Amino acid sequence: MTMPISPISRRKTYELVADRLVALIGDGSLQPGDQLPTERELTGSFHVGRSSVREALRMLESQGVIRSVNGGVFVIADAAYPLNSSLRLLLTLDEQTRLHDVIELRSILECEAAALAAERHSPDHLTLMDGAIEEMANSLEDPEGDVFIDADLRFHLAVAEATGNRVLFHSMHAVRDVIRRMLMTVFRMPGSAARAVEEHRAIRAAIADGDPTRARDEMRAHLARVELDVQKGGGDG
Amino acid sequence: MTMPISPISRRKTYELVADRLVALIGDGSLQPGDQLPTERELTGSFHVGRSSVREALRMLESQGVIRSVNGGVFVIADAAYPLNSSLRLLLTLDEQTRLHDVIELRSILECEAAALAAERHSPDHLTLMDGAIEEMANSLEDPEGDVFIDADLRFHLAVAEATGNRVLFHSMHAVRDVIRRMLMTVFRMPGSAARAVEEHRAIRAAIADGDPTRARDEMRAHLARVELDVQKGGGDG
DNA sequence: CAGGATCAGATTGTCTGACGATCAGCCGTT
DNA sequence: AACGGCTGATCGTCAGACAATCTGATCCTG
Repeated sequence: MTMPISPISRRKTYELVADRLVALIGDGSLQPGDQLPTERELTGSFHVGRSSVREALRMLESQGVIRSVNGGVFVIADAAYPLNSSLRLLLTLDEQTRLHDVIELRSILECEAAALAAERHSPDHLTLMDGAIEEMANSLEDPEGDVFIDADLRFHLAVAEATGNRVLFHSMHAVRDVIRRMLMTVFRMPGSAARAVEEHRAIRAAIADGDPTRARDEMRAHLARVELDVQKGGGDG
Repeated sequence: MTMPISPISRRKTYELVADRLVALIGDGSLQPGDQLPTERELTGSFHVGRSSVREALRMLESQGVIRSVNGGVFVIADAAYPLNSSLRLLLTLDEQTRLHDVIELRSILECEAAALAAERHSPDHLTLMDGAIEEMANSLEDPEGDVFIDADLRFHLAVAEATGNRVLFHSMHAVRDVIRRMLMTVFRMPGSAARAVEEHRAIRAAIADGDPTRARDEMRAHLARVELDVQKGGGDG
């Protein structure tokens, strides 16, 4: 008895404005890095009130599509990582979700990414990985872990990029973003960072050899060891 | 020369309001399904203007935390799936991202979920899967595919739930949401739905036997077959 | 008494005007 | 040339107003 009557949805003005802006970005009219028209210009262009424009901008801002720099500029975010904030929000809201779940998801994603990378990588990707490993090795003595952590991130993102799968890439980025603090504690553990460099070399070698199974296993071993160190080092509960 | 001076960030009022509301949800003061205070009540409670309250609500709304039903009610969403809209947005914005990427990610997530489910499932989860399979079998004749698709979704979510990993669960939910339309085309292919029922039974059996490898393989075979049917059936490019 | 129409109140959706704070760029002074 | 201050533009925020819509109660009619 389902009647072919679709529900009437009263689209609100700020939703329409947000859709229009997203469409402008989607078709390339607004490039990443561009500055948006001012609120008042948008008000005039769309023939809506400033409230509606502002509420639309808040939606886009909270989704990571745009960034609102104080003072007077609206800039489209350098890259669209809408998943990051969502994942963080999920951890805040869903009490049942534990950080360990994120780590497990990370392991799943990265292991399979390594396997796919072994099959699909190009020489450029290997170069990226080598550069990242080099920088990790060079920053072992740095008291601040930031350089090391960034290089580590760069390596794993290079693996993700080698898969050619953008969603996988963005997902890994989001997961990484959430557990970044945790990785810092690992860096401080004596010897842990040095071992990570060796493990990365092994992963890189397996990918370069085009051996998916070995790449997956090396990645799994690496992540398992890191997680063990986190537990020993007293990561958060 | 890095001085230990952290940058001063001027938190905007609407962000503060949004944070407070999220905190209220996080600590249980606001339960899912509850109705929020009216905008004017929030205005009075927080001593801020209505604009700030509204912009905060727009942020939460666009993240899927609350839902704004027209007329006069604000309700906290039944469940927090902030990942769904983000994933959809990613497809709209990042031109390089293709639907195939999402399908590949789905395959990764579901195969590993099946393996984990084989190790961690409880009898209740098997019951859920059985119910879903039953309903799929019963709705094979239904011209509309909705009932079948919903039951299919229920099966896969039961697998995800059996892993005990909430992030995995939410991620699978988000991915499913994006490719739902695609699954519809598969349902219309003659014989495809019936085969899906059989494949689900095989997956369920492997999980019940506690055999991770077999569960993973059965899931992989199922998804590969579905994707093949999608291509034959002329899914979108 | 049942059922529908009608009205009042509340709430959101939207626009407008206003004011302070902040930032970028220009200009004058030293 | 370097520094400090001025000016205009823009955002952040608030207050007020009005239309549209929903909820619930009341009233009318059969």
